Amino acid sequence: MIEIYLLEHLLAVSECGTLSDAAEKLNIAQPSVSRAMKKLESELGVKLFERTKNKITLNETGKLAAEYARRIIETEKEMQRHIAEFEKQRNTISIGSIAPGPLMILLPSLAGSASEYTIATQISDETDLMGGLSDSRYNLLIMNRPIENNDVICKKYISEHLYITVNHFHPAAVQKEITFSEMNGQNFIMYAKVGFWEDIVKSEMPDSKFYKQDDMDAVGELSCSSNLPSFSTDITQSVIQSRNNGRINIPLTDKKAYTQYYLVYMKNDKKKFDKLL
Amino acid sequence: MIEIYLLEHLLAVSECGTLSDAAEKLNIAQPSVSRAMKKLESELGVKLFERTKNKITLNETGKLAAEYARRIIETEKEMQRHIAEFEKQRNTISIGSIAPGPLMILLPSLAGSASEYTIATQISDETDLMGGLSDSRYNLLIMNRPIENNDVICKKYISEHLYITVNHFHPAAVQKEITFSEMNGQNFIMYAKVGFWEDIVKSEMPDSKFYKQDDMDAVGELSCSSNLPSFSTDITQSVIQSRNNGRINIPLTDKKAYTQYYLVYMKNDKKKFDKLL
DNA sequence: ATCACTTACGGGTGACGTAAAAATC
DNA sequence: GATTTTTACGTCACCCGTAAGTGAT
Repeated sequence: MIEIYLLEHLLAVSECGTLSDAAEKLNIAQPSVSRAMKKLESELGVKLFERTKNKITLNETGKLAAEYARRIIETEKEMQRHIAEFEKQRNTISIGSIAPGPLMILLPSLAGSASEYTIATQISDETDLMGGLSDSRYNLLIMNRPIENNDVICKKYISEHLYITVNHFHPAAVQKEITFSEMNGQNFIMYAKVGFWEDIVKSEMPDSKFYKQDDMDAVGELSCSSNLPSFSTDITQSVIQSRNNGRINIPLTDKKAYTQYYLVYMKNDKKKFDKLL
Repeated sequence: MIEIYLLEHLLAVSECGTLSDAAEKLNIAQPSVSRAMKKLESELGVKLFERTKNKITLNETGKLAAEYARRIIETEKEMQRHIAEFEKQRNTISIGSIAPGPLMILLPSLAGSASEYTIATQISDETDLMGGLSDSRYNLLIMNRPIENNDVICKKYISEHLYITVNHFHPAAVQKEITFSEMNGQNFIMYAKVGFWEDIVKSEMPDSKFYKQDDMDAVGELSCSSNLPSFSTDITQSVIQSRNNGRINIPLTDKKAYTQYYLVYMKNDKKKFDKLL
């Protein structure tokens, strides 16, 4: 069988035109190239070159062989690229979540059990998440409803409860609990990437405006200085205990302010996630 | 760069399931296969197998690598096949002729000048010959008319003159020359592969029947024993001087009994055939 | 004289085989 | 005990580099 290095040398000769230039390109001595070409001709049993005393040029057979060499080497490079990519994919868990809250709980727990994995997260809507699970853009989903599907495993996960957050000067600050309709019409500071919660609050408080902030910290600062209400949840309160400076969290009693989360992953990945979760 | 032998070993392991069987298939010792797989994993930088103490199985990455190995090895085999075929083609001259006569002159002459070539011959009609020259089924044609075409070279070659051959008992045996019309209606023994001559005699003697023989010798024998006339030409008479036993050759004086041949080949092949012809 | 290829020689890497150990069935 | 994989060690092939040779520009 013809070894790759012979094909590599042939390809270099084909591209460079002379043995000397090919040797330089290959970072080897020129006699090695000369010998390799002889060996290749001998193994193939055909002449690949027209030789004069100090010139060597590919003949038609040689050009054909060089073309095959190019294809084979190209395929091998592609193999290496593909395997590297595949391996990277294997070592990455891509989590798609319907909301940011549960990620705040899940990620710290994975940090211990899945230390050999790279973890990527994305907040998105249900349609994208389900599609992404099928085409492997996501390996693990966090949904806000159970999924019935023969190819996937769906496990009940944590729940989340929505609060509004106000400062002491806000009229609602004295209330122990509150409803969407009581707050409807007031304008809110809101973190931009809250997932499905955005749909909830917009539909439950259609007369309100929501000023979205890409930066989570900016929400806290603005809500202090502006007197505008904002949102929090039981999860965010437990994770971010810092800076309660004067802000009061009031639970929303509406049913839509409560959500149960579910973890969803392909049955193929059962073994992997059973170990990690 | 990954050498081919590593891919071959991987493919064997993939097909055989165990290192031992793969080693047997490869006709090498089993530790070599074990080492090769380790080396392959090391060069690719990934694990290709799940290993227990006395079992080794391909993982998903390994299967991907094995599939690439199969492709690469397949391409290399195809390269060897293709090159061998190409080389054979380069060393073969395929001659297509409109009639057998000129081949009897050309082949002996080529035997001396083209000893490094394999020579294949075929009798066919003009349409097939011209098509075959274009698609390289033929390298050299013998035609009975000159060809005008920018891509080809056409050279006047030898001529041929058609005779009828009878025995002493045939009424025409006393004639010094004869015409198609005089013979029309008589039935002939005829060699099967006479090329365009068949069209000539059938159209010039529409009332005759022609008993075709695949074997050239059979024509001679039958024409002796059956009193039926047959054909010869100045060329066949000069080549086959044997067994004149009682047979008389009478020249046909019709213009259609004379033919001038032409050699035709592609301009690409000019250098080759100028040397040989 | 320079350039390009070939030939000759010595060295070191590494692929292979044999032998033996470790572990599972 | 048989089978399978791994480890250890010695051998030999072969790929490479250096140096010298040949012929052409």
